[in-house]
Amino acid sequence: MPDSPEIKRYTVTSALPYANGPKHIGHLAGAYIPADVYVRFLRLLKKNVVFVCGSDEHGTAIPNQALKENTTAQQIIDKYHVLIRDCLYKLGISFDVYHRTSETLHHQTSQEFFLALFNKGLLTEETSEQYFDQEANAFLADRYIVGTCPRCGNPNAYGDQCERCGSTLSPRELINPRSTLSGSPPVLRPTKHWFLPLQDYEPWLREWILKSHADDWKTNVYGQCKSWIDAGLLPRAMTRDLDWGIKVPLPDAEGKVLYVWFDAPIGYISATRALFQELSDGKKKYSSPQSDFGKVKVDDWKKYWQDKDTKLVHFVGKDNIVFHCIIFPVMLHASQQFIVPDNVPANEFMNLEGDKMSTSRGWSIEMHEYIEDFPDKPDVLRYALLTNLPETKDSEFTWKDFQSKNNNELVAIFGNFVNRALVLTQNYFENKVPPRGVLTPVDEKVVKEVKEFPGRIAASIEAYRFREATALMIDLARTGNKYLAETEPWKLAKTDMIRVGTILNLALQISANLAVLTEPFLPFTSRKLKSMLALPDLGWNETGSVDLLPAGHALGHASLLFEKIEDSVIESQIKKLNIKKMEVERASQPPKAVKPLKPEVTIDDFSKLDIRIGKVIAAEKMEKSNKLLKLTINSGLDTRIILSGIAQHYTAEEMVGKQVTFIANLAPRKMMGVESQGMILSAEDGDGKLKLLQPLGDVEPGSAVN
RNA sequence: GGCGAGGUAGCUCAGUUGGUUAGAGCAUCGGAUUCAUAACCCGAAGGUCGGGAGUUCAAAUCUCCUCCUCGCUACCA
Repeated sequence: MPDSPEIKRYTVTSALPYANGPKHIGHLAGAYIPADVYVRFLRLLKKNVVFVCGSDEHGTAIPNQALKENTTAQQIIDKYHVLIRDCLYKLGISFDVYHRTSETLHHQTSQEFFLALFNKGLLTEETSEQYFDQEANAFLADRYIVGTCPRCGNPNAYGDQCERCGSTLSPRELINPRSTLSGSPPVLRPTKHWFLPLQDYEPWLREWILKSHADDWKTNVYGQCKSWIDAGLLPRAMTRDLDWGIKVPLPDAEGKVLYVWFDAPIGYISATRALFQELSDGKKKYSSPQSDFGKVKVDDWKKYWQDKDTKLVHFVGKDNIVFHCIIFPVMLHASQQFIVPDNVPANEFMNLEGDKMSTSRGWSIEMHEYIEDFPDKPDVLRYALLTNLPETKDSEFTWKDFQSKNNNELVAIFGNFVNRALVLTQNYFENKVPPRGVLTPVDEKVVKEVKEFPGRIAASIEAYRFREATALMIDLARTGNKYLAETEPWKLAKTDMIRVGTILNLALQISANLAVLTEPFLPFTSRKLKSMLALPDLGWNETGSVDLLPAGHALGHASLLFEKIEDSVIESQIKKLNIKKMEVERASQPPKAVKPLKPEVTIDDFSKLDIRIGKVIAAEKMEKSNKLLKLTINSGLDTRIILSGIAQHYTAEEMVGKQVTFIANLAPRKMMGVESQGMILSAEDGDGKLKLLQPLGDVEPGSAVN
């Protein structure tokens, strides 16, 4: 829906990239490209807009990455801040400012924010027991505690997650926990933290999101929020025991820092502050203002965050919904000074060639990799992502699709149309815009269509439907091709040059409209096309007209807007992707842990065990268990039930009829309410994969194993 | 386990509040054309809208059940 006139300015944010590694094209599709299209569009409408972003540089994962790369946290953030920032700019993301959360200004802003809440009594204090490493003299973040996974027995599970079975853990669940800092077992020690009582804001959240944004927020975002609110909100700790981050600005908070999700979104505010500071003192360290802000004062950032007539929009991926829709808005609302977002048009995820994108698994196209391989094609990537944004559900990027979008749409429709118009003008009118004669019904029709395009594209962008907007943009070029096919000026050139002039004039006017209207989507191409047409910078409201180029106007030098991408290029990218994945897999393969030898036993010990071969007569999955199969075994002696934790490795169906080796005289044991009369033997490798132990040939059930 | 979002043509995706024959692009096939990067333009074919039941004059759309995918499930960035 179109914005009401009382909106005086816009604050647009893209999720702060976390500076612990490179960022891939999925991030780009999620939070950066849509935001950039939106902002460029607003600028063309001459709206007052700031577009802010920056590096998110705190949290436990940064020092963690430093350990991995054998360097310091500072070096990690310095490295990735520059890498990510440069990539985003090279892909045309037009931030007015790209700040970083390690900057003093941000530390100040965050501490002020925290204190403002604290001083109003809006934060609660709570003391709880946390693991503490006595040797290293530090509280341990979840990631720094390893121990045995209570679910799968992996001896190297992390405090937050077991990477073998994938279950989410809390440090207290680990068996035999030990600190990764010193290797010693940690002790529980009381620690005080400050909490944001989210539950106090539930009525407000219900009113604000569930009632007033029921119609204009995306269903995925709305649903996610509703789910959180309905589940019941709890106080959330806003501080951590950690030495990397922003110090908690209180006297009794030694060794404590602000929770990274408390300070990161404040980074948007700090970035805006930095922009206005730099605009007012003329130094440009983090800012690169994309529009003229006129004469400003240092405090003018406040208008963009505190004035009711400012519209705030956060572009994020779906993993960030809760922070941008619940926690940060509660912080903003609680402060009683700040406005809350008007919308959070979160995108879903983009998959790659049939699998989830993941930098750590090597299954990704990192921004810098793309830029290295296609340095002159930022717009092709923008287009390929835009036409397939995960707006309503997860979407899929394939190199083949990338190629076909380039070859069939950018080259064949857009580039080709412009080229046709320009080449014909060169051939017949010495590269000058010919005058228009009398318009025929075909001409009138195309003029009418051109007139409607800007409004249609604008409506799509305003509704955050960027994929649709992009399709409309290319449709304008299609309209141009159709017009040329219908009027066939190359045939008329032999008989009626006046008519040819009229047609080419209109074809050039369409090209000029394209030059302006493509700017939000394909900024580099737009610039190139403007120079080919010698077209001055125009605003969005000047488009839709067929008088952008006056008759007699001398055109610039024509060149091709896009070039075809050959099959070989695509094939080598796919190959590269697979090679990278294999390399990462190989590098991350921990040396296979072979279990240490157990203490020696005598033959008597061994002979106590009665090991037999049995045959599975029936098998079924245990309800409510993801690991147990209930097997009915013909043991030769009897028919018995044995429960076996192999459901993740064998299905019930395939077990039926199989020979199994089992311990026949093991004391029965009840699991999930069913008694198991024995134990099935299997071999387990270092990855936790199980393989059943079977005799090499068929033997009678009940045969003993010696 | 609970919750959220999805499952629509070979592929990638649209389908606003239930309403004619369910759409687009690509791929396929046919036609036309040569100004243009063998590009463009016209047309055809292609779907029991995950499966089942129900409400209704009418269901891709609403209700219930069921299967599959992704995400969230809170000191996790």
